[in-house]
Amino acid sequence: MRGKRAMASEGTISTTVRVRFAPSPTGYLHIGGARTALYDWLYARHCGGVFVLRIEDTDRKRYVPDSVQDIMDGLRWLGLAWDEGPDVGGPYGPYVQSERLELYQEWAHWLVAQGHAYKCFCTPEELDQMRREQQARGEPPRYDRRCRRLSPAEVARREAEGRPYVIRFKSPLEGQVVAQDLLRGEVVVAAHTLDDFVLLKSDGFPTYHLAVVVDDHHMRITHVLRGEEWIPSLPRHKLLYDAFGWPMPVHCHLPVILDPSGKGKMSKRRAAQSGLPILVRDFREQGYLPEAIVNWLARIGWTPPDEAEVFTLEEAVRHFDIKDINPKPAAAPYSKLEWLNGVYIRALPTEELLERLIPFLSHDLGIPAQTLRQDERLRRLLPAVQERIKRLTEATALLDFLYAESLTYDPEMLIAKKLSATETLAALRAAREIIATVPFEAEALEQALRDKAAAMGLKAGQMFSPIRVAISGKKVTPPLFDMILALGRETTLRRLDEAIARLERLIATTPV
RNA sequence: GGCCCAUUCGUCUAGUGGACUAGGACACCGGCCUCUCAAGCCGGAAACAGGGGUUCGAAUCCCCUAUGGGCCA
Repeated sequence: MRGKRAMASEGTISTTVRVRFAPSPTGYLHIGGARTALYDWLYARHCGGVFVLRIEDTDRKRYVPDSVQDIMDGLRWLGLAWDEGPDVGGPYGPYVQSERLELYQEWAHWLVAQGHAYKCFCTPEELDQMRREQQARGEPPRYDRRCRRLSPAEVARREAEGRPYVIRFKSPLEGQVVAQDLLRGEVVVAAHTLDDFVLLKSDGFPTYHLAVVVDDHHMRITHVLRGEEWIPSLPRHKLLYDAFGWPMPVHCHLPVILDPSGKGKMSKRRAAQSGLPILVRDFREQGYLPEAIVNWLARIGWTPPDEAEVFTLEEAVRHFDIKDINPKPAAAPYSKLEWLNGVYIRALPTEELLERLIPFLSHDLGIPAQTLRQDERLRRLLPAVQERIKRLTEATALLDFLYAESLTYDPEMLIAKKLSATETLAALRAAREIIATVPFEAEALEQALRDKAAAMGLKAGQMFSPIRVAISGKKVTPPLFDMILALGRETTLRRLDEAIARLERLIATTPV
């Protein structure tokens, strides 16, 4: 009994899908990285597998100190939790490449010992000169493999002199390299187009090629889903797996996300120009919901079997399949995100919406979160606000009239469509009278104001519009009677009086 | 410049040889609803990059060209 179960679980372990997301800490988490992470995560979860986070920090020149934190915060905020990673650990750690240097060095030297790689003593100056000569001759610049032909004695001599060296891979001189991509089939390249690429730099740090292959193997990664920009290095990785004698994980290159114009990869600079968010933290600041972002990201390049536009993460996990990914690079459809975010906001329980809104309102209005949380007037207006906003940042403009000491607006705004200032003033005075005397509840007020408007020969809108501006200072607001009730009779009347005074002043100072 | 990848409405896409008069979504336009703005409902315009093949038949398969993108330099 016990033995049987153990066997079964062992069988499971050997076939467990393991997928990694391996960002470089060279900047904050951006939309392209998040999409790759999402697909990695979706595939791992779909297969009941393991999602690994690995930090590829071997490029020390481009290291941005707080980017690791930003990447982790961003992934967590999006709901993409990892099973193994730098902070949570795991059986195949450490999960930060700069902490695995001996491993790479060990395997690089192993390749040298096996005759698959060699030490190269060329100095930067030498390489530079070589490149210039090649260009002068009209040849493509490429390492000419001069150190590949060094005799063992010569290598030993230079080493004894303490000359620094890199380790280069011995690429095959002829033939073809064939690698598989799950989405595109065979990627074939002539071997002679590959040069003897560097595996280990002179400072002991690995290059991307060495580190990624060593780590994917040692971390038992079964599926590599990564950005399309890595397709050109796939043949090199194939060569490395063969040289190591390791089985190659399944590789699948995900289409890149393009700038909305479709004219190039999303870049920080371009996004800044258009004002569109590109960093995950930007989306957060601009009031997008993580569930909407994830839905949107998933739908760029992937369509669920039922072609649904709106779905939960759980549904995406259930249906996600690599075969359904569209390999075409796609322009980020921002207007679709705008719509989706509105859909998600409207679907939120009101109480939940309030919690998500509070940080934004508190910041914009300068009011403590606790005060806002207990504000009944805010709660009353919330359902109307929920219908009207597409982003959390938009709520302030609909609610700030509640908290204003006094309103600032152009008195001209008070004047209703197709009415003169004098006629508007009359309407406002009538409205003030009604609101002061009629029972203070929505239906009674509305009915009385409509009746009065009709009696004055006005359309309801011509009566409502000046009131709207008088109590909010704006032309676009939540429904009028929601505002009046939230504000209370006293404040409403005070603002109407103020509006009447402003209109009177306007009329008095306007030359006839 | 070299190598690689891709190519269906403005955008995201469905489509895997006949069910295509090419479907959906966003955006856009028009209408309804309406106290503003939204939301909602109804309707509209809008695409197989081009050229050759293969086939009885091609958005779908092959080749070329063009365009876009990626990587390297």
